[in-house]
Amino acid sequence: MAVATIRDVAQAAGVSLSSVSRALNGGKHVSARIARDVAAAADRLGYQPDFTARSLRTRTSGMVGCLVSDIANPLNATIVRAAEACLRDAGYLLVVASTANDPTRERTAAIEFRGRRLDGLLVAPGSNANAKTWRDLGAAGTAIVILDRDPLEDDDDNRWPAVLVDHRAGAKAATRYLTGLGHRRIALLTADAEMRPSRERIAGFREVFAEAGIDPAGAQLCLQSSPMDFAHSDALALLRRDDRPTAVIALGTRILAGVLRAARDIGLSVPGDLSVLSVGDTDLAAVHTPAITALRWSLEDVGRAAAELLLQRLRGDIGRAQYRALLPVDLVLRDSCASPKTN
Amino acid sequence: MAVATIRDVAQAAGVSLSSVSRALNGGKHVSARIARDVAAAADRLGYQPDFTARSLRTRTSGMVGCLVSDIANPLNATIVRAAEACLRDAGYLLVVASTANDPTRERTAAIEFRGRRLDGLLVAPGSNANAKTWRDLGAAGTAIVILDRDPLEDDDDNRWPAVLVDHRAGAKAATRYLTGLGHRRIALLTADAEMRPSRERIAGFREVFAEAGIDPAGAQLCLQSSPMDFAHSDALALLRRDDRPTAVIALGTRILAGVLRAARDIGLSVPGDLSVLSVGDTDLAAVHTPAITALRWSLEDVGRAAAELLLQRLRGDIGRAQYRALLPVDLVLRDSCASPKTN
DNA sequence: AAGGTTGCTGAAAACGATTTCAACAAGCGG
DNA sequence: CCGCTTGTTGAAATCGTTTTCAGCAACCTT
Repeated sequence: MAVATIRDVAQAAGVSLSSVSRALNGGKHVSARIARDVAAAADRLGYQPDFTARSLRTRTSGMVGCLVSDIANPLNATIVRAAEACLRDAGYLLVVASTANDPTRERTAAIEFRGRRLDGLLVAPGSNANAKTWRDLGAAGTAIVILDRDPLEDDDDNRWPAVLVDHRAGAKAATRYLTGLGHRRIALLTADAEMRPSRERIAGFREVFAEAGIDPAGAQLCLQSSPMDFAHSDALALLRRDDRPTAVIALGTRILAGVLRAARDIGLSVPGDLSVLSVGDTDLAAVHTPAITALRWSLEDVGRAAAELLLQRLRGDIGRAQYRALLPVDLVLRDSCASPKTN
Repeated sequence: MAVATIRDVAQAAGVSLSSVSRALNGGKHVSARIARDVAAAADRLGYQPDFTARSLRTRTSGMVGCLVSDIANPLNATIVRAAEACLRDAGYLLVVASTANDPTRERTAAIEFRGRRLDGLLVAPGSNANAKTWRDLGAAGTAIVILDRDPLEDDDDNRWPAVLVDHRAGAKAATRYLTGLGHRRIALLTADAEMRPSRERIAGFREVFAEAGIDPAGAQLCLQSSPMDFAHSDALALLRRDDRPTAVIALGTRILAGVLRAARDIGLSVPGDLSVLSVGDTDLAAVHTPAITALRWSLEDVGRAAAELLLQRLRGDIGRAQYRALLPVDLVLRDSCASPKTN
């Protein structure tokens, strides 16, 4: 016998299977004597319940899935780590999958998750192509929490739980800071403009230009053409233009690397010739010389909040369950931004 | 009825449960007619098998666990991503857990995994405290692959599958490069010296000193005292000494950040006053000014090789199964190393 | 044409837990 | 002392699948 089953424990304790089950699951309706005997027998046999069997009966797997575009991206990885720690403390296991922003892989993974009867799902959809999939999954009983993406809204009574970061406020603070330094031509390098979080950031960026009455032509939006080269070639093209911006906001750490490399290649000094501001703080931003001014929010908090939101649903206190967590963004001032040269 | 079961399919197709099961599992002993009818019925009902029930019967879960110290560390995260992609293609799900190098959490997670009947485990043990746990798990039928750590050796016939990176050769190449430039006082900053991979690197480092007949007193080994500050304070202390090294090898990317910050704080220029070499290549090393010379190996390959090794076991071709994969390390020459000033 | 082999089929037994239900004992009020 | 409630117990059903086994028909060999 490889591993002890509940049957063995019952036999060893001299009671019935049902009593063992009750005793082990903190049960009511168990006498002190049986509780003691069962605990002793279970301990002696090194009994460990079989989650597979339990799942089959209870129709819950004790597992939660996490679907992000790329688990190797430090931003995602940090969120995953925090969520995993929370969930594990609550007795859940975390299953991960990377989608590479491919809607098909996203859908396939979701279906796979459903087959495995995962209880919950943390997901950062790469597009809104799979809205129906999420809805079906939710209807089938899976608790879903959206990670910093545009949540689907069915109607007022049926909102989707989501953890959101206040990128709009962050972008406004950053833009105000740069316009305050005197910048009038600011470029926004981004991989995407359609969805959260980029859309929110762009909106905040534009709001400030409008509020301050600055010529909106100075607000340059650069969509990254090739997602694979870390924005390097796009940044090169941008910085070689005659009317090149005096400041660049890099929407994403992979993009920051491309911008910095491009500036170095062309021989532009930061912040003398070009101010650089990173959206998202990493080792690279903090350690680079000069240190890069950055927008920062707590990825740990995102992961933790997502796990908490999900656990609320899984525990079934839907009544008082929150739907939204909105996390703040800070502007970390460092040395990569200065007033533009007057020329 | 929320979701269709095999029973519903059987009824819809007008055959027995067993026939459906056989038909669906690519079975022999199924007539063409039944195969067709079952496929049609399953398709029409949107049938998806319940892995929970299947697991209970077949005693395999179709899931693989991954246990690393910190899944948010880009090195681990990249490995995990590659492994996950491989495993998913083979129909397995990947469950992750971070151990924070705490042997207790490591053991707890392993036990949890066993309760969930995970089929396999990719693990980078933080110490050899849990050797017995791994052995028990292996004996209970879990396929285990070790990730770039010292594998346990039971005896010649019972070796543990492992994916190893040739850190010793890498360290030798790096050290030879630095001694070739004229360095005689080289510091090795590391968080750990007992285990792979650090131990291998240190060994390689020392070998070169011995071979070249260089005064071994110049080979300074600095163990990071506080693991949380990215080696910053240790690097500061080291660089302030009168006999400070002319070159530093940072064994790990978190350590590289600390070294670079310390050099900047003190006002040492790289590579003028100090040569810096990173073990492990990241955005930070590639983009920093000056760009940091680094040892690089393919994390994708590590993850992929680990998944392949594991899949071999899971498929049961133990006969011709490999035990070891040894992956090469490259020295990427950049701008952070130069000959020391003569003084 | 008898006997044997093959190939397909469905009934039923697992897998290991939870949960329902009925039986039973004890305690209590009338 | 009877009936009723309360609390504990174990037998048995259940979750959805795979797998064993026996039955049966068809085909082949002699």
